[in-house]
Amino acid sequence: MSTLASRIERYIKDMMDAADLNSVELKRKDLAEVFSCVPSQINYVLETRFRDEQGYHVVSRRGAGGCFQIIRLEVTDDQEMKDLIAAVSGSEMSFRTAEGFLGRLLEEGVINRGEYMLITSMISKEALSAAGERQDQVRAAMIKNVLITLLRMDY
Amino acid sequence: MSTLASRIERYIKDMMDAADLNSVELKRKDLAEVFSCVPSQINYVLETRFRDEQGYHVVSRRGAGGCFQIIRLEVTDDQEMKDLIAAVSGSEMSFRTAEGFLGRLLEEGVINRGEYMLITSMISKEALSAAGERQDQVRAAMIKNVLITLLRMDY
DNA sequence: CCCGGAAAGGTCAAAAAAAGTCAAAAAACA
DNA sequence: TGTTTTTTGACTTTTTTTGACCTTTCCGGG
Repeated sequence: MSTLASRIERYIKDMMDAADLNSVELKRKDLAEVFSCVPSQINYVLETRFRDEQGYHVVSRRGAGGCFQIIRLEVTDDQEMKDLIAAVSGSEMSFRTAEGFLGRLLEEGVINRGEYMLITSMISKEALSAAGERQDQVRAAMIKNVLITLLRMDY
Repeated sequence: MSTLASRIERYIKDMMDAADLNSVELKRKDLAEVFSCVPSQINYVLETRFRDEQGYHVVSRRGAGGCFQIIRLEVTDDQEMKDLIAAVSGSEMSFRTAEGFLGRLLEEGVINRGEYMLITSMISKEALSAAGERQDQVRAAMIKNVLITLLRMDY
């Protein structure tokens, strides 16, 4: 018998495949009820099986009417992209490095000139000065979110 | 099922769109009756979905015959955009406020859906968590920078 | 003219309805 | 047996919903 966590993982992935969708919206409480487990078990599944580096992205809303959405990024088979996201997760990035990276994305046509300018203005030293010595960490987290968003956008 | 608050929001916006008007006049009590909820629920909707930075302005009259009016604001030229930047750029900004403001720029076509998603992802709590206490200051600076860039890009 | 009641809308805080965090306990594994 | 993964539950945070009480305005009678 597989673990509960794996069965929940399978359930969610099957659900997406069946509906031929790259995203599902679920209620944590309902799902916990289906598997008669504590709600926090669901968080464990999300944290261990649906991480960004694994090609999934989760967004959620708390409060009355809250729920969460699991989005399958169009890279589940693109190891290079996964590695890139993993590399930038929880790391640091200077402005120069980030700028160079964005420049490559621009050259490759992943982003256009306007997007390049917007992103650059937001990761500039000026914009992030209030973050003090944690500036490079914030910048890395921002770049990671940009990558995920780009993956979500092009489909 | 979406929340009551969201359904009321949609109802009001649809109403404006349908009539192709930039303002509607409503009675709090009537609206509450339509959705069979307490009247103060309407205030909650106005406070969370129709704030100035979200591009709406609400005026109301109490007393017998009282009612409220929701006016949709629009940015029509460069100067208004500049005024908006001035009005919105404080030294701190919560994610909620920023999101509301960006939603407005999206509704008005100042930015497109992709730009909205990119910017939102970069100012999210997740992206800025490393900034800790100073998160709201960083966000304010980022918003200011991005607005200036949009202006330079001659929207 | 003044007053009091009725007919609005406003405020604020508590309750309810979600989801998130974290660390201890249990189970599986090597 | 020691380590890693999974499971559980107590506590936290966020968002929405509700209700009791407050304020403003209008109108009619004295």
